[in-house]
Amino acid sequence: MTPNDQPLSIGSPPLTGPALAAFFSRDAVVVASDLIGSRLTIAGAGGRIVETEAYRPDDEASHSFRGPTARNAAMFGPAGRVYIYRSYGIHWCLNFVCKAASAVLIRALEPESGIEDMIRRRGVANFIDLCNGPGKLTQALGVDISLNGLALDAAPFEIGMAEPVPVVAGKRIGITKNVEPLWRFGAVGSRFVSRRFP
DNA sequence: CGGTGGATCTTCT
DNA sequence: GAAGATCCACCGA
Repeated sequence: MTPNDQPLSIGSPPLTGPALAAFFSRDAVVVASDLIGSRLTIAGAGGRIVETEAYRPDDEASHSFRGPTARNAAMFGPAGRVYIYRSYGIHWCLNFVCKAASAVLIRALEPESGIEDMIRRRGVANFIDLCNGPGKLTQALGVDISLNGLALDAAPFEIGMAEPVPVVAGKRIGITKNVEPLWRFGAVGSRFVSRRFP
């Protein structure tokens, strides 16, 4: 296990209530960028968000593009809740719902707390591989469909806003439609992203 | 290190 | 019936 040589951003206030609603009731592209550097924990396990992607209703790659279904119902609900879905029959993916059937996919975290829980759930000892991908991240944090639709300002979630950090944008990963928009965002220079940015 | 193929199953056509 | 917002093992360089 490699040591974490990044300073912890302790002391960022939890984002709750009207402030949380205001933050997420915006375009997913803006929210996805603003989330970089913030802190997410679920039942005490989590860290700094270093990679996100935005998905919008006018976006052919988005689950909400063809309207509401049983699966994507949470995307059409209030902003500031989570949308969770099964990916490739195997993994869970975690999204934060934003304005008007848009959402932000949480793709990578820099682990900070609950490291032992993450290692146990992931079954790997390599620190860098704990949360550097959307499926790995949900496995490390114990996320499954039972959390779908829950609000982000109540247990087991905690969101903390951090000081702004430099952000880089790139093309989204793993999609085949609407591939051109630069709606993937990452913390500049982070070693904890799922893939390097060009 | 980069590319490739299999796993696995829900969702929508 | 096919595709999919992924991960991992394995191959070759």
